[in-house]
Amino acid sequence: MKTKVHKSTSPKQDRGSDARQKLIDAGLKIYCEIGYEGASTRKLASTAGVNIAAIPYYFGNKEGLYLAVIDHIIEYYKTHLGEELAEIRKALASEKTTCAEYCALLDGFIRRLVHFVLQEGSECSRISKIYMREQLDPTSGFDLLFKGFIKEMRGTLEVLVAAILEGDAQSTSIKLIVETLIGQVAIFKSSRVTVLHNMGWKNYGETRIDEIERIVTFNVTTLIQAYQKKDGIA
Amino acid sequence: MKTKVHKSTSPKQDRGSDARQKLIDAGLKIYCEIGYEGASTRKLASTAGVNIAAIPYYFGNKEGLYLAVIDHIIEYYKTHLGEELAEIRKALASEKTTCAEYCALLDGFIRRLVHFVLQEGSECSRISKIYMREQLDPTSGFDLLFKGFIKEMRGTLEVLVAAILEGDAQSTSIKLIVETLIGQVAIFKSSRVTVLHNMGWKNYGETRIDEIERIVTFNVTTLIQAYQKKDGIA
DNA sequence: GTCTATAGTCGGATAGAC
DNA sequence: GTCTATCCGACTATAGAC
Repeated sequence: MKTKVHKSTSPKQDRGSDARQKLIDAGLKIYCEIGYEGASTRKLASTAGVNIAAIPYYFGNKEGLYLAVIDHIIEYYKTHLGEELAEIRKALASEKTTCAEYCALLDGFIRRLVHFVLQEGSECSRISKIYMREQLDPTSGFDLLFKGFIKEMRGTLEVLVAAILEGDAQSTSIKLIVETLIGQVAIFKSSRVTVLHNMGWKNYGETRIDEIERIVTFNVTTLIQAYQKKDGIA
Repeated sequence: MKTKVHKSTSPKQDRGSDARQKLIDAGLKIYCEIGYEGASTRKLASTAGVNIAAIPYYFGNKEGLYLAVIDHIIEYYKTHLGEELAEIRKALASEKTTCAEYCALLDGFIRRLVHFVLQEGSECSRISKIYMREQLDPTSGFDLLFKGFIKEMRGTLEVLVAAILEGDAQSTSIKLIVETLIGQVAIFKSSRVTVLHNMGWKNYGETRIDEIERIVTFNVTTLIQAYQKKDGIA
């Protein structure tokens, strides 16, 4: 009888996948904090509590680990914000959905997005920070992120807003309007340090996120109503 | 008679300040493209066309060059967006200014901001990219930027919006509203890669910046009017 | 003021023992 | 699968010639 732990003795999590998973968890943390370029394999390994050589062993090289983290992010998204979007697309496919229901779906998604992006210290927050880093320094991971969920999210919101405004989801105007809606949420992440400094806050707590949610959702509702009343959409 | 160029022979730009200025110019470019951590002294020196040793010589160390670039950014700002803000503060100090004039000033500033932030390849654009990097990885330069112009810009917009809405510039609501206004511009910079990818654009040209300006200014005007009609500001 | 040479550190990746 | 040891390249900063 062998005493050494064999790969198949633990059915769901053998030692190998354990080190692998530890590295992905550490990668999410480190890449969020200091970015892909700044993250050394030594720091990644020590944070994960595994040996440095485990990175080339499991992922080929440093880039392989990063892309595995990007894959993890896409999967995380799919099981969270993805469901919300699927619901919206389902409503859009149905001919019975009213305009008021579309507005409610948009409102609900924006609220969800505020919490997803701003919740401090959570996996959601780390994901959105890695996303921000990909904007400043795009890597091969950006295409994966775009095809994995950015495209789906933008696309769904565009079709939703187009349905409410009775416009063309592919038009420049609708697309730019969607960006300005997202921008009102994104600023609190992309200019986080400035906002906190300027507000005299140390971080975003639940109460403050609720205040932000209140302002942003009022703005979104107001803008949608204004565009509904407008002759040409833009 | 000495043949060697002395410091005082060239009244406005001696050799020393030439290498110094070249390094600041190169720093603006390199720090914009790859950030403070990613920028090696080798790359900074070769881009500037000067010897590596010129960095410790003129700026003490790598950080000294970075802070000199930050100083340059603040000076650049003061001679550009700063004038616009001074005009707004002047109008705010005058008791004769009407609400419509305040709205026009806000509209004008937002238009100016769109071009400042989005103009491709310009010094303005580089400045806003370095600003974005400071949000993700704050250095000692952030405090300089904040005190140098971020505080002034936020503060002036808050007082301006408060004057229009007859609210308190220090209130959480007014401050958050200002953030959502700025956010509608900032998204096109902070999510530049996503927006370009999603729009099918290669870059922001003048025509496209004008389209963005049109949407954003309509949104800002609409929101301000909505808050004017509202009972409590938020 | 500007250059070369170099010290000293840290990075990614590999080889080979266990 | 996991470890130690090591190669080799890139980095910042300094010393000292010119």
